[in-house]
Amino acid sequence: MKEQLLQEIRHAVQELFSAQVTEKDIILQPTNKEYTGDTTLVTFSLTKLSKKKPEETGTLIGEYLKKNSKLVSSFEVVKGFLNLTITDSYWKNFIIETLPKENFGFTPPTEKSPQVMVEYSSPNTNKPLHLGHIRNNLLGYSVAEILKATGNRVVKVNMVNDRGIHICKSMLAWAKWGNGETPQSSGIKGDHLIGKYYVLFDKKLKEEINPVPSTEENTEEAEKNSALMKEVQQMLRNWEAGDKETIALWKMMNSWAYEGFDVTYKNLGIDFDKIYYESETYLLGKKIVEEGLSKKIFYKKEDGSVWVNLTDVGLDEKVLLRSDGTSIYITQDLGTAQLRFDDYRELEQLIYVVGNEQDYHFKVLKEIFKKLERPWAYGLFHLSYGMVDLPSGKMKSREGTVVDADDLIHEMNETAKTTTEQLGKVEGLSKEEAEKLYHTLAMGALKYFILKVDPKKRMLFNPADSIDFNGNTGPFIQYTHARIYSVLEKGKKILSENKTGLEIPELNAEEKEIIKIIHRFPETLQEAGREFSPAAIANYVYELAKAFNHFYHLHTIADAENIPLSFFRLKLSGLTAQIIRQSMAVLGIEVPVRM
RNA sequence: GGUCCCGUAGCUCAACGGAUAGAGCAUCAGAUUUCUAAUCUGAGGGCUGCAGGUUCGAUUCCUGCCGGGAUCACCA
Repeated sequence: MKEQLLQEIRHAVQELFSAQVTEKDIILQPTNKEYTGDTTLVTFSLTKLSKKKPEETGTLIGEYLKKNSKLVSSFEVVKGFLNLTITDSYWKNFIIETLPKENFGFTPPTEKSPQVMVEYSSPNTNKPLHLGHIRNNLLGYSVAEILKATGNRVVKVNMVNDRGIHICKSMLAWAKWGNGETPQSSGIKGDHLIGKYYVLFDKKLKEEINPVPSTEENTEEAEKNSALMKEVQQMLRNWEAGDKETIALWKMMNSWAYEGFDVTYKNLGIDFDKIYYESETYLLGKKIVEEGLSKKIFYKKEDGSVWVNLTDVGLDEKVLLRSDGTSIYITQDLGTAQLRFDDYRELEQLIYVVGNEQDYHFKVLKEIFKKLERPWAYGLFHLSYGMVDLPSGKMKSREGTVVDADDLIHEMNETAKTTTEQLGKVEGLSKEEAEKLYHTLAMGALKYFILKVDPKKRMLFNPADSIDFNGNTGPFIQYTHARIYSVLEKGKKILSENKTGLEIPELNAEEKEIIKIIHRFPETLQEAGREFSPAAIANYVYELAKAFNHFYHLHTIADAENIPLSFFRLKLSGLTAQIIRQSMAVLGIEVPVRM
C-alpha cells in the first residue's frame, strides 16, 4: 500500500506542480488518533516544489488522489498535514489475503539469504549466570530470531570463556579446601558449586594479605605477591603446558559448569548452533599479528611487544601481543573473527552481543580489520547494550549485590504460581500443565520486562515491577492471547459450520484499528531487524493487545448480531492471536491458550 | 583529563526531524445478570537537564555547559 501511495503522490506532484520528487522525500506516517484518516502526508517539505502554502498543497494533492487513486476514499487537510482515508475495500482485501497466511510478515530464509552470525551469552566457567547475562541472552536470542524472520540465515554462537587465571582460582580453591565435594555429593548445582570456590579463593587471599592495605594500588600489589597468587599462576602455567592432573581437574570442573549452564539456558529457552571454547581459540590471532607486521600496519617495540596505531581514526595505540610473545584478549578476538569467516565462507555479518563497557574494544577490532583490508570488516557489528542496575544501585559481585539468574527464575516462577492460584485459574489443569503455565508466565514477565527497553539504554531492574502482571507486561499480552482462544472455543461451531464463506461487513472503528495495526506488522519486523531492536516488537505487540482488548469490551464476537458477523470477528480475533504469537515468538516468549 | 553512551510525568519506559510529547505503574473516580475483570473507561500529573544554533517545524540534528555511567591495562 505504502509503495503504491508513494508512487501516486510522486505522480501527483509531477502533474500538479511539474516537479520531481523522490520517494524518500515523501513523508508518510500513520495518522494521529485525534484526526480522521489512516495515513498522513506531511506537505511542508513539498511547498518548495509546489510554491504554494502547505494547506493549498495538501488540498491539491488530496483532490488529485481522491480522483486518481483507488486507495484513497477521502481526505482532510490540517495545516501542513494531508490526512488520507484509505478505502474500506483495501482493508477488506488485506484481511482476505492475510487470513490464510501462516506466518504473515515473516520472510523465511532461503539458501541465497544472507548469512549472519550472532554471538551472545559468552559466560565464564568460574561462576553462575547473573542478571547481566540474562539481558545478554535474551537480547541475543531475540535478535537472532528477528533476523531469521526477516530472511537471514542465522548462526547462533556462544563463546565460552573456559580458561585463564580466573578459572584456575576456583580450581585451586577446590583442590586445596574442597575435600572432594561434587555437585552430586553436595546437591549444589554445578556452576554454583564452582562459584562457591571462586568466592572462597578470594576470601583466602584476603586472609593471607591481612591486614588489607588501605589503597587499591597497594592491595593489588599485595595480592600479586601473595603465595596463593603465585600458586594460581603456576597452575595456569601447568595448564598451558598440558599437565595431566591440571587438565583433568579443569575438565571435571568445567563439566560441572556446563551442566549448570544447560539448566539455566533451558529455563530461559535459549539455544546455540555452535559453541566456541576459548581454550581452543586463545592461541589464534598470532598469524594475523604477523600479517599486520609484514604489511607494516602493526609495529614492534624494542621490548618485543606488538602495537597498532589507530590515532588516525581517533583511537589510541593498542597492544596486540605481549613482549613475551603471548597473546591477550584482543589477539584472540582477531583470531576468532578470522576463524568464523573461514568457517562460514558466506558470512556477511558478525554481531557481537556484548555490554557497552567493551565499546572501545570492538571499535579497535573493527578498525584493525579495516586496515587489514578484510572486506567483511564492515560486517562486524557490536550490539552494545547498557548495564542492568538495581534499585540499590550497581550490581557488584564483591558486595554480594548480584542477582543470580537461577534465583531470579525461581522467584518469578513462585510469583506466577501464587498469582495464578489466587486468581483461581488452575482448575482443570494437571500438575504438569500448571507448572508449565507458571513457567511460561514467569518467563513472559521477565523477558518482556527486559526486552521492551531499548537495548543500548541502561536499564533499572526493579524485581517488584518485573513480576507485575498488569499493564505493559508480558502476561498482559499472554492473557490477551489466552482470552482470544477462549472466544475461539466459544465460537468453534460457527467457525466449523460456516457455509457462506467470509463476508466482511462495514468495519467499525475498533475492527479497523486492529486491522491497521496488523497491517503494520511486516514493516515493524523489518525495522526491528534493521535496528537490532526487540524493543520495537515488544512495543508493537503491546499496542496490538491493547487494541484488541478495547475491541473486546465494546463488541460481542462469538455471539454477534448475525452469524456472518461473528464469523468475521472470530477470524479477525484468530489473526490477532496469530500476530501476537509470532511477535512473542521472536522475543522468545511463549503464549498460553489459557491462563 | 581525552573519547563514547545516557538525561522525557512521582517511578519505569515510548515517540523514521512533524500535529496539543504518548503508555504502564502509582493516585483518584467509574464499569462485570452478556465471549476470561491478569480486563476496560475516565481524571489529575511535563519549560523533554540548562543555554544557544540550524530548520517552515527540534525530545530527535549541531555547539557549549550541568548531572549520571562506561572506557582510556603487556586484565578479560
